[in-house]
Amino acid sequence: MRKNEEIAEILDRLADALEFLGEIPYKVRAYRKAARVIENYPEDIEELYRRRGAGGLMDLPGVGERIAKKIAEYLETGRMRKYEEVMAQVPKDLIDLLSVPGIGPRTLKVAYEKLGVRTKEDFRRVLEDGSLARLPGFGPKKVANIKRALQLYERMAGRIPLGLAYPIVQNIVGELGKIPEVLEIHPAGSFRRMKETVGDIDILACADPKDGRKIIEEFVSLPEVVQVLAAGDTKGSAVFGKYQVDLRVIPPQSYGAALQYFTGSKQHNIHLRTIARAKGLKISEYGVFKGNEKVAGKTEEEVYAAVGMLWIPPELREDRGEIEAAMEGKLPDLVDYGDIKGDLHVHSHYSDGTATLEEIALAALKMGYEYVAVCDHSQSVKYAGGLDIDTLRAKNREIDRINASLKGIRLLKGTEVDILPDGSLDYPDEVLAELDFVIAAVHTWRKDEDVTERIVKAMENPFVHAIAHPTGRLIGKREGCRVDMEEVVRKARETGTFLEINGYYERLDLNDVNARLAKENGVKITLGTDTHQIGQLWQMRLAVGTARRGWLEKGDVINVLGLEELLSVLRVKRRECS
DNA sequence: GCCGTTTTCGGCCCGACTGTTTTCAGTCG
Repeated sequence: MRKNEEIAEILDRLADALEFLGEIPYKVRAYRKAARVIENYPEDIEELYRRRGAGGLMDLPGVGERIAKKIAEYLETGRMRKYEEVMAQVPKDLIDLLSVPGIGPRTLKVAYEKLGVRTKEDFRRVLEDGSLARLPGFGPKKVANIKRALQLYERMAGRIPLGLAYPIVQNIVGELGKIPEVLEIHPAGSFRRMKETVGDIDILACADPKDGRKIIEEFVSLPEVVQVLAAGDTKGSAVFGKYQVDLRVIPPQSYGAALQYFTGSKQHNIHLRTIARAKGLKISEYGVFKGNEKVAGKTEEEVYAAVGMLWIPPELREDRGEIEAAMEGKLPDLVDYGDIKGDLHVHSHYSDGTATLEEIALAALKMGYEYVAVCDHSQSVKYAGGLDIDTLRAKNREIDRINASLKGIRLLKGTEVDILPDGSLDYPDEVLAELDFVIAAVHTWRKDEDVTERIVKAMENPFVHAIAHPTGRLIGKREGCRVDMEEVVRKARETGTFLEINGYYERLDLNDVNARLAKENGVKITLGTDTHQIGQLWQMRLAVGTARRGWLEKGDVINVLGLEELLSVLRVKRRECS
């Protein structure tokens, strides 16, 4: 396994522990920064170290002499004394709670010292029995807020954000696909449906049953496996990092039926089986049967055809009308990843991203894109390095230089301009007019504030092409702000403004439901990854998955346009408003 | 702990919100 994730995790846990112990925040931040850099470093950090030693590590931004030494120690010995030393001083179970938004190091420290809290259980107890609320600095409202945050967090526990499952699944499918005995291999379950969070990861391999044991053996021997839970002839179960993955080996004659069955959703399958029953058929994971006769099962297409309908793309299988549409031959012709010609939301090092403009352009070229909109934050977003007007213009000049020198890829001058509390924008119109692509976003809102009016006002500006991540939700961390999505969609249509599906794995905002609402009201969608490091551009897959779950077709998505067509579409609103 | 046309010390993103206080600590983005 690549050591990068492993080391990043250690540095993160070290940062958590130091934060709990009251270390100066800058030191904590230094560890976290190093963790991010290492996690996102495209090459194997061990390889870098073997080749160039600790000096090579120190070339990474944010990794200095001390951290390089600790990493070297870990790579050489498998241990890091500093880490062990620090972890011995903290209640490990308790500091996991630092990842719950609203619970910080001081809260845990006080509970630890004044109330003897040592575990998550203890912490829950002092929340419930009122003892935390009685401490100085705490009160009923604060405790109620912590409780709510903890509930949201726990509801997520066990479910994996799709974007975290994605690389794990890709890797397993890629590795096992190389085994000659594996005829086909597919992820199933909510992962295949591209649901925003995934329960457990299910993978199906198609093979002759006699090869089952060998395939399962290979599966549980993959280097990323930290624990083997089961390994039989047809099913294996193992823990990859923090997540459980099940592999089933299915014979070719029932592979389609099994894939259909294990993909779900449950509601979809129930509905499908009800229809089959009415036709005197029975669907199981082994096939479609008429009496004792098997009439289908090799492929999913066969299974759906046997009950009189077209094959239904997995992303639609939520029993939201797809079965009726399939029977009437009216399934949408969904947008495909291969249709996408560019990314319309990427950050560079000018604001809070890490990549240079040139790195972004080259990475996009490699992905086969025609364009990328570099949308850095605007001036008042201080915490994310928002650009003042002079810097924005300097960046625009650099974009011109790069565009002049690179063929086949065009960087678009963009901004993710903040929608201020009064709904006005963070740059004046004459500055926005200098840009190719303007996406506007609300980043901060007062508690319980309804931001609909702010977004509506922003859409009335002729220079705003799109609204970024309209609800602001963060999967498993934060509910979105209050926003009347129907009103936003109505206004988007009226003003010719696009809405974004943000593919950043914690956002996926618009979500599937809102994306479909937009489509049904004739609002066009932009896809953006909100990439902050080059290694995040792949999240376009998540954006497309969400679009497909929202029934979006090619014609609904701006990113399928070629460069010239895109530029002309981006001029429409400005022209109509002038 | 990192880093350097403020360069080997002394900054490091910092303003706003919330809930608790009565001038501030904790947390967030």
